[in-house]
Amino acid sequence: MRYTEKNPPFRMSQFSLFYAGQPHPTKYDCMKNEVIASHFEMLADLLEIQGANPFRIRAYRNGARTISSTSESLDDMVSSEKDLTELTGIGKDLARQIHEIVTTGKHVALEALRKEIPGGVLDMLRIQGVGPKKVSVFFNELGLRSLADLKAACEAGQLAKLKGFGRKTEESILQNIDLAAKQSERVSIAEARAAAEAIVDDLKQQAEVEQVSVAGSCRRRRETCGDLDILATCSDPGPPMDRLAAHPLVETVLQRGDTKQRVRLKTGIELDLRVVPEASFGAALLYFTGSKEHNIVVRQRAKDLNLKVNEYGVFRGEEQIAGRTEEDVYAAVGLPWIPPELREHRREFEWADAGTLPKLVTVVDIQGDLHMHTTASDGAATIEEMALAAKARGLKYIAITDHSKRVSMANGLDAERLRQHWKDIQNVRARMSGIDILCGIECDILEDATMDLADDVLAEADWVIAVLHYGLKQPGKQIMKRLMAAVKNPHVDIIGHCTGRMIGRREGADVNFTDLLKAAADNSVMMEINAHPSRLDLDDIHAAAAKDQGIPIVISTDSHSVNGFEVLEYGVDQARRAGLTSEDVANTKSLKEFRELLK
DNA sequence: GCCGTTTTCGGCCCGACTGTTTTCAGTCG
Repeated sequence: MRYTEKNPPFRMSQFSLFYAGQPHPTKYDCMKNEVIASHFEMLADLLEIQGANPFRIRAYRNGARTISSTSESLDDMVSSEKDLTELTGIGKDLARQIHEIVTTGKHVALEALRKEIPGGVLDMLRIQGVGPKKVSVFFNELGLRSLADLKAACEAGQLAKLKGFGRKTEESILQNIDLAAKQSERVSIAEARAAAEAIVDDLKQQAEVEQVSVAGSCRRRRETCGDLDILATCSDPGPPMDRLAAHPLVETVLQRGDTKQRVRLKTGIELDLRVVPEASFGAALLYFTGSKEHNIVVRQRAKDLNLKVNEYGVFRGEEQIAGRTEEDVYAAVGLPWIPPELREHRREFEWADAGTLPKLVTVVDIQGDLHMHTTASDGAATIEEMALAAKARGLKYIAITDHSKRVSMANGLDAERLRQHWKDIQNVRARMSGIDILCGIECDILEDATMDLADDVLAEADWVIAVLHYGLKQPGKQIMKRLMAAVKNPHVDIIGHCTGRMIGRREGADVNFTDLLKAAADNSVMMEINAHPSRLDLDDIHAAAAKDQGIPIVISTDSHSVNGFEVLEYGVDQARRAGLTSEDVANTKSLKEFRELLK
């Protein structure tokens, strides 16, 4: 099983933690949901190599998905003796295993399998075109235990001698084996969208092409994408495939069939183009957008109605009864159209059945941006330049929130400079029309759980964002002590980029969201979705949990220049994935209404 | 391994592409 986007629900950073060595998290003082999920993913991989019952394997993967979609920490659920089997896909046995992992730090079932199958064997699954069956043959018949072993065996021509293997397989493995490490890398949604949308725009130039759309995880607006999917309708698939093959972003064509072409882009990411007849566009778009888990439920529902859904349409017997649009496919199985951002098999079907699908927030709903920097700290533009740029983008109000002094590298402000800065802001505000400017501060929560600026200074601010920048690797207890102190500080309005993670580069702090969100709700503190594509912090799961607590969410760009506002859409996408409506997002309100939400 | 107002047993989504094959298994999405 390759770790593509449809497969693992756990984070990229967990991925490396997972394969680099022990799956046991020594750095945490509680067991993270993602880590438990990664245990079950690994167990599923090992069982697959062993040739276990595929439905048993799927049960482990389903369990892993549920776990990583659960905001409440399983650690807490175990210690408060909650019934884990109430989680979808968690039955008696998985509940028992979770309990074991949390209470003992051991996972007997996983450890037993790991003894039988070395970690290097699992690495082979990451090679394109190599799955559990082939790996099983490599390990059991040739005794290969690592990628290096496999490479040597290919070079020695050992593989081609095996039954069912040939020269081409050997060549393909040799070609892809060095890419195996790179394959696991996912690109940010920003990078994914840029590439996919460029190619979509190009395909639209092809006269024969009728409709083109981005699909896949990119259309669902996941934080990162493992590959790209594009769907087109055309009576003849040839022209769009030729055009894609010749596109300057494309490096090589990996596969080409009658309806499907797979290419590798120069950036290393792979892209699938699928060409279908117009009567199938909706069905194919649904199928190609995923998620896999969402599609399985749709197909199951069709089956219950004696219908069949595939990428060509909805069929009753031989007769196609829907497929031209996504709306008619959903309608055929008794569902309203579900926005792509919600298609993760979390709560969307429950909402759809109850008629309570949220009307998701959009970029045009956003009226204010409440996190940005100027030349006073590490920004590239002045107060006035930022305000003009914000106004040009249609914003009605902004908050200037430069860094506090602890962030010395960014020229953070002490009390004296900050007070002068606020005077400068007030001067700009006085001479500008059409946009309001709040005097804010992005104040560090120091390692010892005190604030970087004194209360009397914070009290003068219109808007205080409290953030962690340093000491992110502190034990969870200390992290929580810091966050709780900030939440309880009477002058703090919001927690910014809560975990401090940098997607794909840096693990976030060990935050207990159950405790934090409860405290935020009790103390009328808002939570930020930082829109920068490398942060997107809160993530979708925790933003949804914040909404459940009634906590107002603010989507902020954290702009450091006049171009910084462009990332707003990524923050909105994250909010949409969390199921947030404009009601849930505080900066969709007018400044007057927004101020009423402040404590 | 999970699940269930038809079920506590018998189901568990569906098709394209490739390579190795004379009809299919493995992989992938």
